[in-house]
Amino acid sequence: MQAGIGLYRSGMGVTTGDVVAMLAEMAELEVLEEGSPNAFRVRAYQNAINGIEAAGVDVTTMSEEELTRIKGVGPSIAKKIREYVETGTVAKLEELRAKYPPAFVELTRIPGLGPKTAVKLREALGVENLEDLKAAIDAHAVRELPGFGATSEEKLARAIERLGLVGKDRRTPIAEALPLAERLVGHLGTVEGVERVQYCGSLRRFRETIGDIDIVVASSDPEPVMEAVVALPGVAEVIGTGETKTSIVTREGMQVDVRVVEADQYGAALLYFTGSKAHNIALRQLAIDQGRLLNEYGLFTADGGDVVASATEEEIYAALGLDFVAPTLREDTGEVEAAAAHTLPDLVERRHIRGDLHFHTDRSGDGRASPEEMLAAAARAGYRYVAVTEHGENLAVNGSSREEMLAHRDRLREAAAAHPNLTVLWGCELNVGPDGSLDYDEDFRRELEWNVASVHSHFDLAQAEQTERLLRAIADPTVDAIGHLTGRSIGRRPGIEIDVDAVLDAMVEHRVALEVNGALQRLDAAPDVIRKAVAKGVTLVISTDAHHPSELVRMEYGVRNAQRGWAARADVLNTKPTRSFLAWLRRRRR
DNA sequence: GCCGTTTTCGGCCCGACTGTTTTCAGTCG
Repeated sequence: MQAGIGLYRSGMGVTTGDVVAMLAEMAELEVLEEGSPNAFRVRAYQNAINGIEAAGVDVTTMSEEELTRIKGVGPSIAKKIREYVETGTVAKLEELRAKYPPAFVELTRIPGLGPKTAVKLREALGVENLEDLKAAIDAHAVRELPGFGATSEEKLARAIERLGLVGKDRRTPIAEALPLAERLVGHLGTVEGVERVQYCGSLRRFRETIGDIDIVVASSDPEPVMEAVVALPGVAEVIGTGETKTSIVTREGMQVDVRVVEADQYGAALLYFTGSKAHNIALRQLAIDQGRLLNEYGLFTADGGDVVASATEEEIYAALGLDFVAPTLREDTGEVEAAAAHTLPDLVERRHIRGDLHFHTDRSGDGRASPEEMLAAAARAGYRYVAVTEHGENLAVNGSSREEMLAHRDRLREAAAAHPNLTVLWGCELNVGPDGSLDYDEDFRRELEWNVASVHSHFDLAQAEQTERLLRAIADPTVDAIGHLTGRSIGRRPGIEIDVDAVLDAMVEHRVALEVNGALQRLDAAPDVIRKAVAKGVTLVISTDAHHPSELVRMEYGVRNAQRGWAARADVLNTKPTRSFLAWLRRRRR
C-alpha cells in the first residue's frame, strides 16, 4: 500500500513509509517461509502495517515502548522498526532476502503458483527463477512431481505466457476499471432472471487502483448469467467457470469474477465481496464474539444454525450491533470500532452538494463546451452556485489574458441570466509557479470572485521547494482554495512531494480550502491526506475540474474519495446553502 | 508475531474451485 505523498517525512533518514515498505517485504518473504499468505506470522506483519497507517503517526521517532502501543505492533516488530531506523536494515529481513532472492519470489507472481508450489519446485527440480521453470516445463519434468500432472503443468505454462498481461500484482487505475465495470454491470443487468447486479471489491470501496473486478449478481437462475459472462464483449480468456462463479480476462487484461447468489443472500454476498479483507475479518471476529457465524451467505446463529440476517448489508450490520458502514470506509482503519460506538462521521454524500467551484469553459484552451452549455448543465445538476474557473494567463496555451478574462466576465453574466436560481461566480484557476508566484497582479486577483490555485508544472522539485511553493500560494490573500494538491496522475505520474502537515496547518491558518478533485485520474488530495486535513479542521471543497458537461458526473467520484478520507458533510464547503457559502467567502477574503 | 473482563498460552475468518493424493492440499478471494 502506498504510504502517502511526503507524509511521515522525518529528518534525513528512514521515513514511516520506508518502515511500512520494510514490513510489507517481511510479510511477502514470510509467505514463502511459512508456506501460506494466511500464516499467523504473515498476518501479524500486515496487521502491524494496518495499525501504523490507521494511527497516522511518525514511527521513526518513537521508542520501542511507544511503538508497542500501536495496534498490531508487539515487542518483536517494535524491535525491528528500531533496528531499521537506526541501522537502515533488519538482520531477519536480510536473512530472508538471502534465502528467497527476487527472481525466486517473482515465481509466486504467476497466477496459480503459490508459496508451497514454488518451494516444492525449487527442492525437487532446482527451480530458482522463471527461466528454470520454463525449462522444467519444456522438459515435462513438472508433471512427474507428486501432486502434479500434465494438466497442472500445462496450466502453469499458460499462466507464464499470460504473465506479461495479468500478473497477480498488476493493478489498474480506477479511471480504466470503473468505466469497464459499469459496462459489464450494464450488460449483466439485462440477463433474464437477474434481479440485482453490483460491482464490489476495491472498486466499490473506491480505491485508486484495482486488482480485479468482482461482480455480484442476485438471481435464482445462475446458468444464463454464467453463459452471459463468457459471451460478454471483450472477453479474451475464460479462466474458469462453475455453477455460480465465472472468471474471465478482458482484452484490456482485467480479470473479472462474477458470482451469482440468491436474492435473500445478496446483502451477505455484497458485504463479503466488497471487503476489505481486513474489514471482513473484523466483522467475522465480532460475529464469533457474539456466538455467531458470518460468511458470504449470511449471519447465522452458532454452527450454521438459523439465519439472523442476509438479504441486505444494512440488516447484517444492524444485527451485529453496528451502524451501517459505507463501502468507502471498509478498510479496518477504525470504522468497525466507530460503528460499534455510534461515532462514525456523518459522511458527505452527493445529494448534499450544492455547487461546483472548479470547472472550465471553452475560454480555457482545453475547455470543450461554451459557458452557456456548462451553466445549463450545472443548473440541471441541481446546483445553486458555481464558480467558472478558467486557467490563468501563466498557463501556456490554455490560459487567458486579463483582457480576455474581463470579456469573459461579461459573457458569463449574460449566460447566467438564463438561470435565475444559480449564483455564478467569475473565477480563475491560478497557476502556482515554481516559486509560488501567481498569475496577474494582486489587485486583479482580488477582483476575481473565486480563485483556486493549482500546480501544473515543475513536478520534480525537491520536497522543501515544493512545500515552500505551496505555502507562499496559501498565504496569498486572494487564494480561496488549493486545487489538485499534488498534481498526481494515478498510474502515470506521482504527485509532487510536500510536507503535508506544514501545508495543511497553513491552510487552517489562512482559511484556505483544500480541493478534493473528482477526476478519476487525479482523486487528489489522496484519502490519507484528506483524513489528516479533516482532523486538523481544514475546510474541504469537492470539485469536478470539468472541461465538458459530461464530466460533471465526477462530483460523485470526488464525494466517494472524500468519504475515504472520513469527510463529514460539515467539513465540505460546497454542501452549504448559497448564503452560508457566500458568508464564508466574505469572511475569508476580509 | 500478536493478543487478552476468555490474559502470559493457545488461539488466530471462511468457503469455492481445481487437480489429483478418491479424501485432501493448494490457491484464491
